[in-house]
Amino acid sequence: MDQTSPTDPAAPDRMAATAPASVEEFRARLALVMDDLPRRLRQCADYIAANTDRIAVSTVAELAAGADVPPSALMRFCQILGFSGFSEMQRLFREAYAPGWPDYATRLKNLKEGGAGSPSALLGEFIEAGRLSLEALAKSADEAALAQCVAVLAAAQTVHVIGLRRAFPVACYLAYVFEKMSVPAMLHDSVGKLDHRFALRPGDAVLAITFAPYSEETIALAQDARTRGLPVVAMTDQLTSPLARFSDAVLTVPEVDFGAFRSLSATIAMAIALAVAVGSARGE
Amino acid sequence: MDQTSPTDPAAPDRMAATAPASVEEFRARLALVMDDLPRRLRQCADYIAANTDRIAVSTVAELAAGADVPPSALMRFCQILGFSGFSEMQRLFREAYAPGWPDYATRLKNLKEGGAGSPSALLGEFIEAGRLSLEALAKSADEAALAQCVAVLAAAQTVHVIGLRRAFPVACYLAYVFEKMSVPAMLHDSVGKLDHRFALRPGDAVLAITFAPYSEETIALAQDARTRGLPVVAMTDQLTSPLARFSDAVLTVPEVDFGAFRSLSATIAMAIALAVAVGSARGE
DNA sequence: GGATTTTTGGAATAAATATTCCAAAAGAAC
DNA sequence: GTTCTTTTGGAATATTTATTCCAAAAATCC
Repeated sequence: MDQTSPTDPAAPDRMAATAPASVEEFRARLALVMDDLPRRLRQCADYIAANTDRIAVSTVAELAAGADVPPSALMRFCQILGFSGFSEMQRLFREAYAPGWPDYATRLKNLKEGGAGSPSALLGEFIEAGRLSLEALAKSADEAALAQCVAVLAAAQTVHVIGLRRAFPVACYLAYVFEKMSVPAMLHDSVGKLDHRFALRPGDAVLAITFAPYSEETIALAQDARTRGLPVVAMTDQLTSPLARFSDAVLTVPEVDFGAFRSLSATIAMAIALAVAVGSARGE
Repeated sequence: MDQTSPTDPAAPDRMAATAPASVEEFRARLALVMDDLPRRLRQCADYIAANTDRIAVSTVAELAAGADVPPSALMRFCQILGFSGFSEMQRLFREAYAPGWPDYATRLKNLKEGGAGSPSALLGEFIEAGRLSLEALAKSADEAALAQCVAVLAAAQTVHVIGLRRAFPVACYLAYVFEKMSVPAMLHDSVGKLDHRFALRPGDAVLAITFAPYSEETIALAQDARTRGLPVVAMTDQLTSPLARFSDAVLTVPEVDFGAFRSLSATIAMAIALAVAVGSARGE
């Protein structure tokens, strides 16, 4: 008896005493437990981590089938996480459940129904394109590549930013954020067709942005920098972009466009994150 | 007996034969039935209409309690809507719920958890800020104001675009889109501190963009145009913005920012929609 | 005001779902 | 290879939840 009491030091203490009270806590505990778990329970953890959102609307049997384990395994998994059982875990997610659609989707539909080609219909489409781009970025972002880009730029003396045509707004914003974060940066804007390639000094780095159809000047500057041994960071649409060949680190940004125009939402989100991260890294 | 057969023409045919197959159909049927329903069923209809989103994660008893009716009443209500019972109705909403978060929110959380201040955490935050901005724009966009802006700009000879500092990326992109759509436009970029205010000719219009803290030059140009009798269209954050005073039409764009930087997603979506709409209107 | 129809509430039942438990399998330790 | 521990799967059970049914209450009609 004494040896099986809850505080028995010999017992595997995988079973937490208290249930997570929020989705954040849930994730924290999941991450904690994740690493040393036997096979079946591991499957549960993986499946649940990837399908957290379905907990609120599924039964034990459904989730177990998805994870390809018997229901009892999933049951044990819930308990390891600290819940008394599946129902308690589900309650957490049912309460947190708040789909975006009650209002947003309806409203978007109304906008789009303003008549094809009407200003509000266009607005609806661009909002949608922006949202999809951001979601795609969230799903596809390569954290390692981002960290590498930050490292390269943080180590540079001066950051040379280049992006023309539709990438120009992004380049501008980058220059703005770099300035605010006190990062020495130069915007290569091609004003007056002046080419400032000799501003590139040893110790500097280039941040080049271009999307198909790739702009020649941007690629030329990147190539030039490369030849002179300066590191180049690229923001582009594909790993196969010509820019990627001259770059030391590549960030690909998915962007959904409607009609002929990019939403730029994802590109800008990535750009600010990059610039702010570089600014902080230098500050230290 | 013969009089109570399922096809009895005298029976109230409130009971639809086939169940709604989508959320839209569901709403349509609800609206249809809504009007002539006895008291308790009416309560069900009202409550369900206002809490559609909770169907997926509630039990009959919970919803019935919310509507303040006995469970059996809610049960009948489901059948009137054409479902075999509550479970069938719930299935519809549980399945429809897939697109909301499919994987995105999970992934976003992971990004943010990369450690406070890490590049990927920042990216997660900016993605979120962008998404919230777009949703807010969808909800708040004023279609009439947008249409009015389009009308004003479509009637202009040349569109003068001005936006500095953080609004500059937006101004650039507008200039780019106008060019692609063959709309005569001039970007006032303040390069060399050159002031091109005399480029404003009768028949032209100004499109000014600025957010708090409002940039002086932008307001000055708008004011100048106004004095000379040219129409001014404003993109800004508040109806109380100083820009609004000199403008004939105002577009307010909600933008959520994270830290010191705006996501610009909503602003850009609005800008492209505006420019494309103006382009089309002129083409006709 | 009585007859007829409709609506209602709740008790009874059916079905689905969660949860436990234990014998068997797998794995680790010796 | 044997023993001991951990993990597993599924059958048995408990619990919750949905659904039906019918008598009582309202409402409607004559």
